[in-house]
Amino acid sequence: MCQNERVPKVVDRETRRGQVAEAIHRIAARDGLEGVSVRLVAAEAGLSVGAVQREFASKDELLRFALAASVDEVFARFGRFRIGPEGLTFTEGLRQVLLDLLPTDERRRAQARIWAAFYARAAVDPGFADVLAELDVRTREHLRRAFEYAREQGGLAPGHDPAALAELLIVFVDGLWLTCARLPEDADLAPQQAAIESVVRAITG
Amino acid sequence: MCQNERVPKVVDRETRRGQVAEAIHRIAARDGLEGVSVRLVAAEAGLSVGAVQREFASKDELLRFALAASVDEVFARFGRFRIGPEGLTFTEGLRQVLLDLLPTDERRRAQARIWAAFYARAAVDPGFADVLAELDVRTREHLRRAFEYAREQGGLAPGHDPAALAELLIVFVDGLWLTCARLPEDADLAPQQAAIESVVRAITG
DNA sequence: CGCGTTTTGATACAGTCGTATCGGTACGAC
DNA sequence: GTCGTACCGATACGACTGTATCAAAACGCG
Repeated sequence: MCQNERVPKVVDRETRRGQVAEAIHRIAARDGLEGVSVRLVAAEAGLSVGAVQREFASKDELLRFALAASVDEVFARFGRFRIGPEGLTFTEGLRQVLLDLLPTDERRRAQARIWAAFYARAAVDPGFADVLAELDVRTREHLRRAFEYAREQGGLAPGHDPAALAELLIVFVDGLWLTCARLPEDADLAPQQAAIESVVRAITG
Repeated sequence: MCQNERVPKVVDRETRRGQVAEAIHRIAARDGLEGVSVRLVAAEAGLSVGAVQREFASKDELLRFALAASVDEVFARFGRFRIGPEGLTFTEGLRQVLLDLLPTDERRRAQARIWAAFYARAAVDPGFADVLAELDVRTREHLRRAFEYAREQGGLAPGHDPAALAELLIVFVDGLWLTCARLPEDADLAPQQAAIESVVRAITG
């Protein structure tokens, strides 16, 4: 009777994993990845320690799942802005994506903090670095298409290598995102907005 | 006999604090800030736990001292490149400072990892964020002078607000530095070099 | 209903953490 | 020399950590 896995249970598992990832994100946004313990995650998710243990074999797997969830969320956020003939112009899409990164509400601020924590972890743990490296690959692929479109439309700064501009953008986004993570809640975002305007102009010419 | 503090002892303290900071940096570069424990720091510095405790009242003070030491080191590194009439041109100085950030040796790689760890900590601990915010202030002041010099020499991109360009540069440096922290040891740095060339051209016009 | 299988949450375990304590030791003053 | 003080390193403490174990409950199925 066990040769086919019970479907409803699988759904439960999936949703539960999501709950756990949410809990990790809440804790990490509050106390950093250092503050994430199995007991705390279980309590935050309203589960017992055992339940969390059954879902994830180790804490490492736990955190890796949370990182993957975060990556997907950020990628989905970027994907909301559609650049192309039937969507935004390249310049406007670029500007909106970058402005959307700014920590204008608590949700964004929390996400930036989580991101900073995972970045630090990736610096000393290849398993996490790989996840981010794969994100880089995906991002480059998307950017390549967007920049190709921009070039066709003549919306790219003349005399610049498009690939190099794309790399500039990737680095800039990382910096913007991580800078925002450490800004106080009531910080004036004007400098960052000015930097965004500058980078948009530098890329679109 | 104790109304004047004993001078030689003070010197010892200073050097010992330096040893401890070095030890923290080594551990943080290897395992991240999460791997830093008082016992490990003491062992790495060749001291007893008590000795470290006498030097630093708490672990927080310990880490804060290490961060301050790291900030000073990075600032000193930037200061090595002198831009001005009797030094480098703005363009060349800018390029060299940025290229110098790339993780071309183990020391630089370690520093980038430490920096990533402190960034993450600053995202959830205002005490650390303040140290970095003060660094921002100092950096802006230096950049203001350098950009002023560049403007006088006509070496700044026309039509751009110098202050906005400076903010762009700050964000870019953060991103470059932190991106490098998670690159594998044998990573090809060509994309980052290309991004640097692009940003130099974008700023200097 | 009753049985077999899973799932559950509590608890145990061994270890590490930051910090406090404390007897021994070295050293300067007289 | 002897005293007093400041420093030293070891060790103790309680609170955590991640993980393993296990009786009890819940559930599906004949």
